[in-house]
Amino acid sequence: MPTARSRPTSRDVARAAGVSQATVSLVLRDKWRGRVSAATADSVRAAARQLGYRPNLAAQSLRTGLTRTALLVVPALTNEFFARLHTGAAGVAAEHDFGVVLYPSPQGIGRARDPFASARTALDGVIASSMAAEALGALSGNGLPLVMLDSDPARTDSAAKVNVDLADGMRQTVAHLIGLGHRHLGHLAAGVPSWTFEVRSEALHEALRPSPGVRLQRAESPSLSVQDGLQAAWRLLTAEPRPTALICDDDLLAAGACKAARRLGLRVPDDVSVSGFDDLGLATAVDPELTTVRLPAEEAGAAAMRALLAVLAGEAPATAVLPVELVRRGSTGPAPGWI
Amino acid sequence: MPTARSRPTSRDVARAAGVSQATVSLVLRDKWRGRVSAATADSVRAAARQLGYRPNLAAQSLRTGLTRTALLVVPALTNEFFARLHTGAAGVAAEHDFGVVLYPSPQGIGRARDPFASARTALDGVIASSMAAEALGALSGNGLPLVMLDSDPARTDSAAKVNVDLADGMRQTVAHLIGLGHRHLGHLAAGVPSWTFEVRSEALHEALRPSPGVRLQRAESPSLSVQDGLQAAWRLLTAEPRPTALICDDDLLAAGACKAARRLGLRVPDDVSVSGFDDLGLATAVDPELTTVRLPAEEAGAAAMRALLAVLAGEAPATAVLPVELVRRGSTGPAPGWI
DNA sequence: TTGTATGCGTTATCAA
DNA sequence: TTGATAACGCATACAA
Repeated sequence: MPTARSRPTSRDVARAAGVSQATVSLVLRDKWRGRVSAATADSVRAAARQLGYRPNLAAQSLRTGLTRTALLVVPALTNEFFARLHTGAAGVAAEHDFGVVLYPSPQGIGRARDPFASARTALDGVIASSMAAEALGALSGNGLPLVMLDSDPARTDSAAKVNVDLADGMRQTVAHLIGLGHRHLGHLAAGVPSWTFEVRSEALHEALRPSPGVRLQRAESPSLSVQDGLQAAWRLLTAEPRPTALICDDDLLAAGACKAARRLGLRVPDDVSVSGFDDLGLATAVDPELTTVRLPAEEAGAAAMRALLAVLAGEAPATAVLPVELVRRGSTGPAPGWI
Repeated sequence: MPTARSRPTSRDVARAAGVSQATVSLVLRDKWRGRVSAATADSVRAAARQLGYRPNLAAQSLRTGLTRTALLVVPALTNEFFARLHTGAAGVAAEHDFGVVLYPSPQGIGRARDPFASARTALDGVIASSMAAEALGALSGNGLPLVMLDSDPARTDSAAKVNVDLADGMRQTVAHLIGLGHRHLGHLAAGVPSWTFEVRSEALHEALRPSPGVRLQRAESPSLSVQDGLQAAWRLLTAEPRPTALICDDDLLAAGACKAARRLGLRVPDDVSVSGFDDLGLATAVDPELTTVRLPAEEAGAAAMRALLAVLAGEAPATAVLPVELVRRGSTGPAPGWI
């Protein structure tokens, strides 16, 4: 009786079932229709289960050239939005026996590594957020199937695209605020060079076009952080005349805006309304809770993974746009003096 | 001139350098001391760089039985603490050409795969948070090197352990509050069955022992969420007599406590002080900012990865305890009536 | 100091 | 309907 058995191989299964190794492979990969008798197939499966057989992934991958692994390129997982993106992508991946590996953000200390040099696993494809700008260079021309998240739909490359309808989110926000009587808006914009923020600005101007009486001011936050948001909001709120509502590109910025308002002795939403984008956990952690455009992060991640699987299956790259929804909460209210 | 070259193999490098494939392997794996001349080594490296050679990981792994991949088992990446844990672990891993793959959270949508189904061939080791309780069963007895994060140091298994000094964090919190004149504390505890929360309770009682005059009440939040924290805090704050300070097991709970206070018409910190654990981004996003025990999440992840590498290198499993620090911010202040 | 040969576990092409 | 057998790309014992 053997004591320290090593992991059973397909040969062990073959031996146990009294068949050849090739038959085992056929049966277990479910490609035995009309090639192997149902009886032998059953006995192979029984033997495999009996022995607790698991295929060796390295061997499988070496032989097929496929890894069932996708790379997800995002700026930082500590931003909840990207963590949720990952959750969605990993969920769909798991359903298809795929794995998701993350490109470690280079914005931390240390030089940026080439994601393909050090990616631990060989990859079958890449899902990249447009916000991970610094990695996009390495991405181009490496021949891997690519799905872009939140990138300019006008880009005419061969990548599949998954977007969220940011323009509609901005429209909903503007309609909400104008309906509350606001006629002087501040745009707290993220000064991050990425399409996802450019489109917010464009959509805001577009949404304001039918309302020429509405005034718009703008301030940029150099990063997506509460602290920088606070400072940019401060500039907006100390300008004369002061906006009665601040539209922020992101919930973190909105949280910073609320802090700025309070430090200036302004009440939210009585003196100034604040809206955000994302609907992170943060949005309901602060007081008052944030009115914000809920972006379907998990769904976007899931859609991106599905798009990648489709491309891998030979389908033509497509572009999907996911709907968004304005969530009205306590941080927005009627404009001061509005009946 | 070849057009669609496939990825160069070590044989291509050998051919280009005019040596055998074995020599390439020796040189590139840096095991050529006294086996290959410096000149040939150089020419091999030059050829490899020239061709852009990258070793095929599947082949490497198949041959060596090693994967240079660690599994990180955490409850959810959408909790910033675990996202930071991952960041720290992935950073150290990358320095050692290791990868980190995440255990797909079973609480998400879609069925969770058994991460250990092919683990024996896909993984070299496991890093597991004690909070990922549901996965611990599968972990035991699978023979993989294991590093436990935030687990009972008294557990006498063969796992290496990395802990943060939660007991000291609790001591610092209690000292801070007692120094501010608080004599009636509320403990907003996480009702999550995990050592990391049990030790908070124990340490709190321990820290209070030298101060028999201090009264302690307790409420449990069924989950780590702002909403549940709010409800548990509500119970604490509507009890008679009412605690003047709430010690929360976590920043999310603390944020909920602040909301509860405000809804009850209580000011933070004038009427009630609130402290948390973790020092998430949330802590400085809310107003007032949270006094909280900063847990070195990245460092813990990094330490865990280092511990795993040490075990893999044959060292005996050790236990590390990382120091923590109370960060005093606006959510705590003198007890009402304290001079 | 360098080259040859072998096998890791799998899938896929054949021949039986 | 099944079974030999040949790669996949690499690392290493051994021969030269």
